[in-house]
Amino acid sequence: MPKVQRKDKSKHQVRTEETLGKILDAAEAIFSEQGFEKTQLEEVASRAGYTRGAIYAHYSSKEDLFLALVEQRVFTKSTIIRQVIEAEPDVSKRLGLFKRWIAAQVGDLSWGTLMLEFKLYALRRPRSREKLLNMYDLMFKTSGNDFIELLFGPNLDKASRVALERRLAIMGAVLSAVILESHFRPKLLPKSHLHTLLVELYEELIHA
Amino acid sequence: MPKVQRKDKSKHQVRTEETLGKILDAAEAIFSEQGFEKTQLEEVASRAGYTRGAIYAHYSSKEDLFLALVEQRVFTKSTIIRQVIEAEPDVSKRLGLFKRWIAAQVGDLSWGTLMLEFKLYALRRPRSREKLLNMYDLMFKTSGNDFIELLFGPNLDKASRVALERRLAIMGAVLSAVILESHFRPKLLPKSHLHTLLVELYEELIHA
Amino acid sequence: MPKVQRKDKSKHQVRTEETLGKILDAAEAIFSEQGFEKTQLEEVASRAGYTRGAIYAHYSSKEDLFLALVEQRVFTKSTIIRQVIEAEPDVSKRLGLFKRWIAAQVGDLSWGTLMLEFKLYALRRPRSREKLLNMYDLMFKTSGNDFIELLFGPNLDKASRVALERRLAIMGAVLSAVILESHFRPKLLPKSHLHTLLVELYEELIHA
Amino acid sequence: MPKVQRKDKSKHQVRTEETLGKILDAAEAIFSEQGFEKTQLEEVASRAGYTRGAIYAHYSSKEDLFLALVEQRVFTKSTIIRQVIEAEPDVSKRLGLFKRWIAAQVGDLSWGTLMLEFKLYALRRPRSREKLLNMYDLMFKTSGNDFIELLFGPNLDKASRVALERRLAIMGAVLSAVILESHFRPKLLPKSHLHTLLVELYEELIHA
DNA sequence: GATGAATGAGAATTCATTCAT
DNA sequence: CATGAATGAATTCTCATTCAT
Repeated sequence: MPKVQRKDKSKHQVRTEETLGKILDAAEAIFSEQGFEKTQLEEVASRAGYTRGAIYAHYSSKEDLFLALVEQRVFTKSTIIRQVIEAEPDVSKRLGLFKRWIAAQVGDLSWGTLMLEFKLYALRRPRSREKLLNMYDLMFKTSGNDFIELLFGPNLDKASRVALERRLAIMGAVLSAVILESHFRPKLLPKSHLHTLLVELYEELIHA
Repeated sequence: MPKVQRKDKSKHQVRTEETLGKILDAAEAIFSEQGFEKTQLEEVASRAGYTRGAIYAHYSSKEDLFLALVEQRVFTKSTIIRQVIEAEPDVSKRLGLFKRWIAAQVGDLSWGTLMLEFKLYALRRPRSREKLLNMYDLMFKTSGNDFIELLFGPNLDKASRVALERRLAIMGAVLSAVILESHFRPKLLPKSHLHTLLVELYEELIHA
Repeated sequence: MPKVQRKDKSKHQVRTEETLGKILDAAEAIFSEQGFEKTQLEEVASRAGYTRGAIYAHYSSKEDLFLALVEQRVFTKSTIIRQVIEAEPDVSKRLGLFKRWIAAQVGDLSWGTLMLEFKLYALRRPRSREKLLNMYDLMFKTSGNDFIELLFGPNLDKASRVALERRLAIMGAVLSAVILESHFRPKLLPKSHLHTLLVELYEELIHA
Repeated sequence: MPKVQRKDKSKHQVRTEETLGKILDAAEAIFSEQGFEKTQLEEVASRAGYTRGAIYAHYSSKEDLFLALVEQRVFTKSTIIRQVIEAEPDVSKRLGLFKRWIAAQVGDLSWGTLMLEFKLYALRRPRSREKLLNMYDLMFKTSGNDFIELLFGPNLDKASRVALERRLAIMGAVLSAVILESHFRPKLLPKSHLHTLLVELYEELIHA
């Protein structure tokens, strides 16, 4: 989770943030391209313009970097869409916004493979599973500010809530899967089609 | 120089087939549990009841084993469902059979993660991509006997064919994704629900 | 040392001898091409037209094969030159014969590298050194039939004998070295020159 | 990003040079004792006082280390004798200096076997042959400063030059061979005799 | 005698990680 | 903060050798 940043950052802080930014960008590229196991910190570091040691100055291990990356990206993504949604005062239009945003994610291969990688990672290391689930929750409820409520209003009964949560979860999974599938069958599944298809699935899953 | 050794050869063959079977079973378990990179052939071998060398006597590398495994499993799965479908003379009932079979795959975690692993593998090693696509084709058209035709009859126009192929591809991807998702969010996504959900998605995607 | 062979060989014996011959030929080629360590018995066997097991049916180990090969080849070479020399009744012409034979060895790369390989082998495995020296001796004195005596007559005093032995040893070493050198500097050291050069060195070393 | 770190860098450099020196010394000992194939980097490393990883931090492979070693040693040897020769202003005395230096090499078993090993290595891996030849040239002509010229003066016709080069090449080969031979037949070929013998061969080959 | 399967002891190489600077 | 050297554990792959047939 990003640290609390005072407004008047010292020069040191600025540099550190720059460094962290570069490292995370490099890490995203390499992790999603190569997967967790195959990723070499050496490559991440050099892509960021540093040496391995620089990574260790900020993260305690490869795993730590990976989890920090996922956390940061999940946080960023969810913050963005939340802001977009909150900016729309007409609650009835919010779902439409959300739908378009979901479909737009098709273009983000890094995101799709990073999520997939993370889920596999969690699946294979049961100890991290809890941490993962917490991050997932982060995506929907942050700081007590509920995401589903934001979209569907406050008057949902428990059962409907759970059902929606379930369907949103599926939607996320489907998103990753579809992105992945389109990337090695680009001719059969061009992005234009995917967009339509995701909207269709979304309507089936969430609106219905 | 090979002598005439019919009886020995046959015994050898039997032994080899047994060995291959055990190795592939072990490989499936470990590869889908741990992923390609993390899998140690040592573990595969010992689970199969052999030593590493035995694997190398039959497969030239870890990659070779992995690809052979995927190939064999894809072939087996597709053969089974094909036979089930062909056994149903009433073509109008075939889609229903297929739907139920798809939904039943939810129970096969190995299959889901193995496919996912393979797709990621292919994505990351472009050289294998072609091989993958060939295997995919195997699943739908085998020995000139077209799978889509089997399900939808021979009178499809080109456009419908492509659309169906596309949707079947998506269905496969969604299947893997959903299986994966359910496995680290077991409470939110119990198998009973998945089954319903997959049927629903199937109807939306294929029947519509 | 080749076994005593009866004149009426059984079919079995004939086949075994054929096999041994093929294996040794293959072994010579591979050992001198690749060196002892790099040589794979698999390659030797397949070149001979068999599988590894066939080698083990006749030799107890890689080392055993290697030593048997050297032994056999040394024995053969020395037998040949001995016969050539013995066939010349005029003792004063024998040295000339020998000289020409030595120089002619330039063409036999296998021989040169095999000898080199063997010497290095012996150097590195002190336990075999004695065996090596015995084989060397074989080359010059076999079954009480002295090689130096053959060349220089029976009336040599001890000191001259030793001096000659020394010089013959050097000659052998120089031969291997020159063959080797010519093989990666073929332009600087074409075989035609080597022949002249070896004759020159021979005269300096032996005749002087 | 590299900071200005003059002092550190210098310390790093010093440390690196020390390490390289130790590794090369160890490598020389082991490679010439065991040969390229049998040499284990583990042994080299531990003899140098490090672990295998330290070698890989400086050389990319066993082959790389081996070639670097040969290169460095050839360079060193040739530099030394060159300096000795250049220090003698009387050109007519230079050949004598050279002769004594050559003969003195008898004592350097490492050198002899290392060279032999390298030649065999080059013979067996044609790709290295060119590199070898370049190193050889290094030994005789360095930075435009010709070794043969140094010894025989500048007024040689082309033919004589080539002839001398040829004979120097042979001399080098003979040196290695004789050193090797003396080492497993120490009684027949004690070093004292070798010295005399090499001088004799030298005079025959070079002075003649 | 010869094959093919399987063993098992390595060996090189890789790379996350630590540490002095 | 960042570097570069060195560690050391892990891991794939090789291959001589054994053994049942």
